[in-house]
Amino acid sequence: MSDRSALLQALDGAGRRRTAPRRELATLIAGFDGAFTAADLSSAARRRGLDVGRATVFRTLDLLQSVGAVERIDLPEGEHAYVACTPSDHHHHVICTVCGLSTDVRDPSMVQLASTVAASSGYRIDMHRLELFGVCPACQASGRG
Amino acid sequence: MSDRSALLQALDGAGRRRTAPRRELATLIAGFDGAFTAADLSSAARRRGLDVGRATVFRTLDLLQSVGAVERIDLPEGEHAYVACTPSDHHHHVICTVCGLSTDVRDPSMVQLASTVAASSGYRIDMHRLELFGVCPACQASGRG
DNA sequence: TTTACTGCAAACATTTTGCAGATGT
DNA sequence: ACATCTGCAAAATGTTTGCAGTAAA
Repeated sequence: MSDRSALLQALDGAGRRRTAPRRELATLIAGFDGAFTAADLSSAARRRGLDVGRATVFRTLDLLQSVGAVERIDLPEGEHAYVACTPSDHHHHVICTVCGLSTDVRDPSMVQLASTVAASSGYRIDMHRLELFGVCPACQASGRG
Repeated sequence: MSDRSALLQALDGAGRRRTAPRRELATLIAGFDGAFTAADLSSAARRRGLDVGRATVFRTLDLLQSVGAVERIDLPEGEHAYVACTPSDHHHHVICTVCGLSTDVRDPSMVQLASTVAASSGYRIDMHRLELFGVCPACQASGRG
């Protein structure tokens, strides 16, 4: 459960408008406990009777991603998904493959790993993507995992 | 430049046939120095005058992935790509965003990071994906990066 | 009142599938 | 011979775009 107002403030910060569709989508995104796809978001809107076009869903996700309010991740099967997260602060996600719950991970050893790789490979490392997948405590406890 | 025969042997190992299209695709894949998309492979085949249908390209990539001879990665812009790699041995890739060159990385600290995350989050970690992106030495030297 | 934003529908890109025929073993 | 594999074309997905109208600032 992320923070709806953080999403809206991210819009303000980028000088973009707080439109009705964006407010509605922010509410829905804040309601997800973790990873969701564009289709998830779109159908959540439809289920609530909101009139938000598919294109707007994609445009809004792009926008939120560009301001760092959501991050795009790639699920193990190759699906694109998103997670709401706090901008700027570098971290990664552990995602439950049963329920989609996403938890932030901050681990300084990743930074070190990247520089080790840079040194040994000669590459200049510009970015990395680390995603961990597994089963969250609740799903383990309920025998779903 | 990976090993064409390794790809074919991976097929043998899985009891799958060495068909003409698969041999041709193996040659092409071995010719790539790094990451390539399904479309790259398909057009490389067409350019060589080979008659390999798109569906066969996807089916072959799926197959090679299922036997561990290629790995699917997700480029920063969300495109799906593949890299040939040696099966079973756990490693990651550093990918040049200029030329696509991919280099293997083996770093034991990643294993440790995963167990640290498991311990602190309570998740059971089943898999992780780590991809590093940057500019390879050659592209840096040539001023392309 | 100006410009960003919207929904729609069509376009586009990517991947999958059904099928009849070809091919490896 | 037999099952696997192939190309094709169509379909299913996923995402983007052009446009005329709408709404935020």
